Amino acid sequence: MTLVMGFFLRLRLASVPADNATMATFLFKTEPDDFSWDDLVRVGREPWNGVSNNTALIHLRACRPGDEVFIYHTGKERRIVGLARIACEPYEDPEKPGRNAKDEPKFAVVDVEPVKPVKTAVTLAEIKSDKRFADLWLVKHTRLSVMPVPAKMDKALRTMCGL
DNA sequence: GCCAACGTTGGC
DNA sequence: GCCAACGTTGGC
Repeated sequence: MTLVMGFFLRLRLASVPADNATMATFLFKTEPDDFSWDDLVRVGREPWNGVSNNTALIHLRACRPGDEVFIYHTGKERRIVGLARIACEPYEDPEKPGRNAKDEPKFAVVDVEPVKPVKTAVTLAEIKSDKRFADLWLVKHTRLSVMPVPAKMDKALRTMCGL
């Protein structure tokens, strides 16, 4: 019974367009030599694969269609370059099948599509020097590649990016 | 279940 | 290119 209700609830929720109250924002890092913002614009939609860190995977599984994503370039650039959107529910990486202890797909993936480039690239240095972002994973936890961006920081970042 | 050794990420 | 800060692995 619960299963059946859960099924219909999921169906109903899936058919309701995302609204601002429930939308979340994330930040995804990428090494531009590997896969850049320009690559994303070129292909139009891309499965965000290669995430193997467990904390990053937890954040990735929390992504929902319509959620938006700051795209950040690591390496020499170290700056936010664009805004993208989650295009589907997280799903199992077809190239890396397997289940974790919770019987979830071990390696989750979400498809991402570009929304628009930033007007002003916001650098890691700016973010680190701004107290408002002191609790952002990007600042606190250098090596995490997929992270949520709390609403207040989201707003501040969008302003800085000219979005 | 502990922990040393090792591998990786990503800033500097 | 270096290395700090992790996460992972495997011996015990």
